[in-house]
Amino acid sequence: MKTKPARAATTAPVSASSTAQPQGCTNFKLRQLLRSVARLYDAQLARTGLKTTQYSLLSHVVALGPVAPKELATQMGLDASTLTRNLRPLVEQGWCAQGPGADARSRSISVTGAGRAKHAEARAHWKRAQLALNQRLGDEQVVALHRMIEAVQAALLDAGAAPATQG
Amino acid sequence: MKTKPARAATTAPVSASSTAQPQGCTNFKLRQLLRSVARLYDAQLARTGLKTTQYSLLSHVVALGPVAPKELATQMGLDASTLTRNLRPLVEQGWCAQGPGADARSRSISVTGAGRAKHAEARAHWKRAQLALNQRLGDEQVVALHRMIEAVQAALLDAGAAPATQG
DNA sequence: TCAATTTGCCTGCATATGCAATGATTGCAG
DNA sequence: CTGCAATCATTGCATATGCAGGCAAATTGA
Repeated sequence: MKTKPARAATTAPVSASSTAQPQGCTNFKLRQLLRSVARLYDAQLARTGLKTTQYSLLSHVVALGPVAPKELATQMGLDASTLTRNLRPLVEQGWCAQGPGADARSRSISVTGAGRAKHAEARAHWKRAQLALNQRLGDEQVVALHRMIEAVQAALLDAGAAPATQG
Repeated sequence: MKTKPARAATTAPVSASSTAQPQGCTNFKLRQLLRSVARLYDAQLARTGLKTTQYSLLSHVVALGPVAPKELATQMGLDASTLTRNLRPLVEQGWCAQGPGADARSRSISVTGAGRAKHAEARAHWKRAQLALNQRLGDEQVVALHRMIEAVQAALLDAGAAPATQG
């Protein structure tokens, strides 16, 4: 009963050609996949008191050094408001700090000592999740997945810049 | 400036072999991708007053006919509680209806006439998003993406059933 | 039939996310 | 210098999501 992958048919029958039309909603499939994968990472990171999203954010702050919110949001592909919110708990926990930015409108986000320590700790757990996934899928497939993701994002960036064939 | 894909280095340098170790957090990449794709679908569906998640849910109710929440949640890979919540607005809008289920604990979720109409309407918009994405990426790549997603999910299902190499 | 367990739905709590609107600041034109 | 537009962070509002806990009903065991 458990392994029955019966899937709702959200699309019509195929046209049958050399390359079949994609079946099912890409968005939905991605959502499902993300939930599965996120569960896996969350399970590992749970011990550290960090959510996967928080770990991502902390990692980026570590990597990008003192950085303005806008820049950070852009780098992470997040809405600025989402960044503001997600950042707050990290600041409250003392892992990140906000200082004045070059501009009085902006700020400078940086990681604290405690933040670095936390990140190092969490990184070990993150790695377990990452390696577990790699082992499940095989490095090759994971690499292929990453490549695919990047290709799609590249294509979508173009789409955003030049929306062709707009009905 | 827009096309600078600079990405934070959350992982260490490569080992350089036939198959390189996956770089970067798979979870994060997937999250980013989902956000991009979801934006695209949401933009199309916005006109219909449906969110993409609501459209997915409605589609599944249409496809699975009268169905118990548990079953629906399982099919969609959602937590039962999430399903309960997501379903409520659809019921309030009169697109779905809940009746008594075989079991007094359970229920029977079905689509109403208005729900079918709404779904048909939304489907056209959904299709635009789907086709737009297909056009951006090419059918082949989308099909490959779907295959990849399914392969990963299959692998994760095994993982869930038989968690090997658990540290 | 009664108690204990299991099953299934729902609610409370916490987080993630984006869009719209707000407030503050800067830049630019006049 | 003054006023208006652009920029940036934040807040308000709405959704999505999962886990833990609660409640009701079914199932099982005695």
